[in-house]
Amino acid sequence: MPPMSQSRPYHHGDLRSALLASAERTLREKGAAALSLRELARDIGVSHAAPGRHFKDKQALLDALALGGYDRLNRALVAADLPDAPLEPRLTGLARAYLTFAVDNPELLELMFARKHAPDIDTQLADAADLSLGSFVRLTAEAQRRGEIVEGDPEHLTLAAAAGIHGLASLIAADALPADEALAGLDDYVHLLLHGLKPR
Amino acid sequence: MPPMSQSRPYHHGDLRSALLASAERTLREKGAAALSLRELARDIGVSHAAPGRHFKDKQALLDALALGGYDRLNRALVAADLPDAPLEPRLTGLARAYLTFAVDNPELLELMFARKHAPDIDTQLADAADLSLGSFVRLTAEAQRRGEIVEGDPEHLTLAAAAGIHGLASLIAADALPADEALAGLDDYVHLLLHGLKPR
DNA sequence: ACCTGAACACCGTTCAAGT
DNA sequence: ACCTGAACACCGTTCAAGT
Repeated sequence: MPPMSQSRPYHHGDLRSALLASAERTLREKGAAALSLRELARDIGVSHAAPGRHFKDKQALLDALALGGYDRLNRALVAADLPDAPLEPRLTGLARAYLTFAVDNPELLELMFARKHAPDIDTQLADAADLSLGSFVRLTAEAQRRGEIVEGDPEHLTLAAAAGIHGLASLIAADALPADEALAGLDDYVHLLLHGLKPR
Repeated sequence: MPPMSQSRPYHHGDLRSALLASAERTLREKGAAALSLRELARDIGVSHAAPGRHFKDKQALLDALALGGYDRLNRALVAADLPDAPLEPRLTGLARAYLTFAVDNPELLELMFARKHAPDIDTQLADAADLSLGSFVRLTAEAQRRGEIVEGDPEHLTLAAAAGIHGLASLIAADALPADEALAGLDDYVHLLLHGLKPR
């Protein structure tokens, strides 16, 4: 621990983490548009130029937030995956974890999927997104191996399983779909995904 | 036609439309973040305070753009709907129209689904979104009446049919999914939606 | 290595005044 | 009714200088 002086210490100690934490709080409470580097600096008690030491510009901070979001989403999906469960509850579990993340972090999810990033960070974000998709890839691959889902290009099937869930998450994050309603109808939704809209 | 003076005429004539047109061009070319009222005014050749006459603030201009987007999306969906076609090609047609809109207007679609609008405009946007959903509502209602899709809450079924398509559109708009790939696989996707991931 | 303070070039918004 | 010009309070970013 660095010694704390009565007034503002010259070194913050861990300004980078403090900026990210404060930025995410602002994101959650007031939205991405209200995020100002100068205000963050004021809140933390540091000069307005200090953030520039840790993030080359505002976008770099947003990129870091987005990467952190993927990190947590990945962990949530991996934790929610039950590899030994039957297909339908297993897919429902993954879907529920994704929707729960959307409910808890709507603005962050929007940021994670906003394509305004620099080319180099874009590949990092794409890798992180692929990691999140990984849980769904594994599920479809194993289900296909067991003959529990139809034959065909595994990528197509993964997308078919995940696109709807992403759509629901995106609608929740956009406030276009009440979260409780989406979560309540999730079992039925996954059932339809597996069994189809046409009567059997 | 108002008389054109050699230099800037005092009245623009139709500044509101000019602002919207220029804003949408900027949105398309440089993204929403790069949109500045002062720059729009400069481009059009009007004082920086002039936009304030037509849009109470920047958000009001973005709201107008979003509403215009829904207008065009609605028309595209209605035009693409073939009420007498069999279920699967009919749904494919609607889906193709939606994805095409996403390909052609990625930033606008993002704006249409961004929930940063004032409460009163939010209901307008929600109404516009419901209108877009209307094509899917009619499709599922009629299909259900004919016994071509399973029984159940029509709202749930509409959502089940539309969520995946919205998810694909959102992934396209976010550059997370190559547009040509999504459009090429669309027939298969709709087939899976109707027939399910499980083998029959 | 990390931060400050001043400086620069931008913003959005408001408002008296002009036409 | 519609627009201007000045003014105000903010931004993000840079950079010499401080510790």
